[in-house]
Order: sequence, then C-alpha cells, then structure tokens
Amino acid sequence: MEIKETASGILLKDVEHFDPVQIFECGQSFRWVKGRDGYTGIVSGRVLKLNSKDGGFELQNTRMDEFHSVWSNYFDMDRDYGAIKTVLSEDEAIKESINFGSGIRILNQDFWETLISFIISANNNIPRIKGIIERLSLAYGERIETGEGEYYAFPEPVVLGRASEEDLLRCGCGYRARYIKKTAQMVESGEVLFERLKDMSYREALNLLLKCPGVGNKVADCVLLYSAGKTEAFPVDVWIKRAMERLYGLNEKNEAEIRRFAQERFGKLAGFAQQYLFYKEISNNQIRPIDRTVPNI
DNA sequence: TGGCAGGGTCATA
DNA sequence: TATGACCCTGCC
Repeated sequence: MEIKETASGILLKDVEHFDPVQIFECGQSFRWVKGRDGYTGIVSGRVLKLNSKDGGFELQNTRMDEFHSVWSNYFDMDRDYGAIKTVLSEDEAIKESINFGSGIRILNQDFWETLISFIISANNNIPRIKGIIERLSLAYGERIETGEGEYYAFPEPVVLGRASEEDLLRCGCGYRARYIKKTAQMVESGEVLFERLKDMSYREALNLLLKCPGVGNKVADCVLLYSAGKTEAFPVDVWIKRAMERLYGLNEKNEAEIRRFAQERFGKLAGFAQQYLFYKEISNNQIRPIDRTVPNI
C-alpha cells in the first residue's frame, strides 16, 4: 500500500482487500453515510470522508500522523485478509460468499458505541437503528465542526447513564431505553470495563457482556467482533441462520448449534466467515439492493 | 392505508 | 428449554 499526503487529506493507493461499499454496507457500522462525493463517517469524535480518487482512495479531513495513530487500526490495515480468504476458501460452501464480498474488512470500532448500537439493533430494522443513533448523538453528543458542516459524536456513557428514560424514549429507543440507561451506568461505573474485557478470553468477555441488560448472545458477539478483536465471535442473526441452514443443512431454529458448529469449523476466523456470509445473504435477499457504485469527486 | 417484519432479549412456565 | 410480548417505524 502506498500512502501520501494531499492538500485535503491523504491518498491510499494499491490497497488490497478494501471495498468501501462492502465495508460500510455489510452491517457492522451505523454511522457511515453515503453522499454524492463519497462516504462520511463519524468515528470516535472525528469526521472522516472517504472517496475514490486516482485509482485509490482519499481520506479527507485527516493527516498522516492521525492515519497511523487512528485510521490504520480502525480499518484493520495490518491484517492479512489475503491469508484469511485463502484459508476460509478451502470450505467450498462459503467460497462464493468470500468472492462476492472480497473487499470486506472488519472495522475496529469504539467499544461503547458498538455496545449501545447493537442493543438498539435488537428486533429492529436498519433505517430505524440509524435514526435512533443519530437522534441520541444530536441530543447528547459533542458537536463537531468541520469546514463542511456540523456533526455530533456518539454520546459518552456518563451522559446516557444520567439521561431520563423519558428522554431516551423521545429519541425513539422504545423498550430499549431502560437497557441503554442501565448499561451506560454499568460502563460508567467500571463494572463493564473495556480495558479489562479486551484482555479476557472470548468466553470470559462474552460472559461479562451478557450481564448487561439488552445484551444476549448475538449482540455480545457483535460487540466482541467489531470492537474487541475477538475474531472467534460468530454473531447468529436471522440472515446467518438462513445461510447456515442452506449451506450446511443446520436447523435454522437451533442458534446454539449454529454458533458451535461455526466456531469449531472456522476457529479464530469465524467472525470473518460470518461477515462474508452475512453480506452475501443480505445482498441477495433484501428488497432494495445495495448501490455498489463508489462515488468519485 | 393497514398490517407485517425487523441484525433479539427477557420473563414466564 | 420453549413461547410470547415488546417500542416503533419503514415498507409493501
């Protein structure tokens, strides 16, 4: 990969296994918005724009030092996705999904934001999930000003922990309002601490997260995979159930068996396998297909 | 325009 | 271990 500074940010060329549409539309993140001139994301209090340019990708509103200290890790740049795909492709059943989503990367996201975002995701649909997160950020998050406008960071644990349930309901959280408030208090008090969790084994970390109200196996696995680097996590949702039933003949109703089967079969690569399977499944079946064009400036 | 389904979780039996 | 309820809204 070649990196150089430009007037407006930095330019990445010869980036392998990197497709912004697949990365941002594969369901791992809710705060990247596609506009006319690329994707804009609000990440850990920063606003980043990403677009295609000169055969590579330009990251706007950042500099080289920040790329190395923040974005390189966020986009999981040090991981060898070629090697992961080679190993997983030995399984004929998911080969097609890997080829289809070959530009997917698993983002290393903020633990706290990921936790609350996936509590909100339960029994919910993606447009509404995004709307709730936006409204929470607008109501409780820090304002971020860029030359192009103002944005709002995801609110801090202390703020959501002190928010009234009524106010959270007004943001559209529904019955998840009390889960959000209580979980925020558990994070704020240190009962659930990322610094401890990230060093735990997958199983220990899972059990700790399951103490949070609104967090079951699926949500916990998403949090562990997307924010804690526990790549053996295998979130089982409705889409994965359908895929696993079709591809491996597993019973769609038996979530525990699906998770166990995948973790035994794929080991530490289970999370990547899940991501390829999920993306192929939603792309084939959702009513409104994903727009795969990457905008140019 | 009404009715259903949605990236699950929790309480109850 | 198995069911049903659950806020609310996007979408048909």
